[in-house]
Amino acid sequence: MVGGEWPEGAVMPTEIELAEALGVARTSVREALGNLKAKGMLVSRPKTGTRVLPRVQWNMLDEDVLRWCWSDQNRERTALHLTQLRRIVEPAACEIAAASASDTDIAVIERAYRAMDAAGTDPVAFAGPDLEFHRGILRATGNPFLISLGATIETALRLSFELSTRQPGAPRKGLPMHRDVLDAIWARKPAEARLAMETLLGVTESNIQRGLLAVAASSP
Amino acid sequence: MVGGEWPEGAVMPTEIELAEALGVARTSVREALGNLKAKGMLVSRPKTGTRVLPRVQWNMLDEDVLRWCWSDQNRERTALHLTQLRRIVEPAACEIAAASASDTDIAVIERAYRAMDAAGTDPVAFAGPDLEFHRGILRATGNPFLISLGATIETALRLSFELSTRQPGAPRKGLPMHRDVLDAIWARKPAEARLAMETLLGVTESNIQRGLLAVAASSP
DNA sequence: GGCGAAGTTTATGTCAGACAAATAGATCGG
DNA sequence: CCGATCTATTTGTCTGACATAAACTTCGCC
Repeated sequence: MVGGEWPEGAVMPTEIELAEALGVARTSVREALGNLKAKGMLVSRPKTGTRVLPRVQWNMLDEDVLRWCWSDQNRERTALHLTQLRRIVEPAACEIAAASASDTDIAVIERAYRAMDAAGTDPVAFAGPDLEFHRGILRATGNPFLISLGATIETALRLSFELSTRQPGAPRKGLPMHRDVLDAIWARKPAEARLAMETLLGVTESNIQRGLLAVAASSP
Repeated sequence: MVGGEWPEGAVMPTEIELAEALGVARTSVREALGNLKAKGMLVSRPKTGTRVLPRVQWNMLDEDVLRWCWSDQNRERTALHLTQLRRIVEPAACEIAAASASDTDIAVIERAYRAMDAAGTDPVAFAGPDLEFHRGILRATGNPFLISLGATIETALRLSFELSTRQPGAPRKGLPMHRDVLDAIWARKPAEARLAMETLLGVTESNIQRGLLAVAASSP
């Protein structure tokens, strides 16, 4: 799929031109363009053609858009904004989860924690359960909107894993803090749960910053 | 477009059947289905057909999905979850905006406030500037993810207006609190800005609850 | 009889070509 | 000089066919 060829505001080639340029039928081009329109990246009107909308109108919460912008834009700022979002949403979600999670919700989170523990220092094996841990907390809130934000946060986590593989063992150091979060939710202590998540995210943020520095150092 | 005919998990009719049932070409049906797939509502595989995914996988942050679920599901719970989301995001956004908004960002917010003031007690004239006010704050954070959440919050506001028209004058009572928010951002006082928004949203929430009660009373 | 491999059916996915609708820009008339 | 019309172009929709993939069936084999 197209991933950042034309600057914002530019008009794209006609569907027919795109079709023959890509060697596919116009139907398929239209399907792809329709997808991008649904994500707020394009708008098209008859005769005028299809234009790229300004970035502020793009739906950054969409997984695909986020991934594309990650490779495109300067990562540093994007990573900053993502952690900012996480530090807004996840502590609050923790607080709600501690107040109203069902036992099965908590069991899911606990299972994810145990899987993280079992993964040891292998960053790859660590990633999956970590994702499940954070997603489980959002699910435990019972709030569909927070749950939907899970897709964005999952992508954020996935991207930050990409950075933290450069610092083997770094994930493992976050394990006790995950434990604190779990315990606070288990004990139904909202305020503590919020605090534990805030602490965890603080460490995560500095990990990411170190990862970004490492990347910047290796490819200036 | 289709808006809640089949229960989650059900398999939908084939594209050809849908096409002739709706009196349109299969191309158009495919386009519509593709849209719903992009919103996480459907999944389709060859031979198996197209199935409705469980609601938890739907992208509730999408404007359309939210609107459909609003008319469909019991509103009370949806409204509760929406205000929960707003009380998480907007005070934090205010805090960030107060810390880092540009003068032009603030000017936009101020203009929106003035328009609200000028609208007097007319709920319809009040709605547009109110939307712009809250959206302006999100934009002022400079965080693309918070800005994207603006679409969700805008829909939430729009839906709550629908309720508050039953209590003429109620919007106007929120005006001084908007003023407090604006002043705090203007004065670059993040903590105060957060607090002012929390207060505002508290009032908004009780307005919505009263609106819901009114609806429940008029159509039990 | 049970079981695995091949064939059949049937749905989505893709293609190609044509027409309809809408509209920006050019042309013509007042 | 300005406004209405005309035209060209681009998206939007329709039609019909073929490719692909996967569930179901059937057949042959053990």
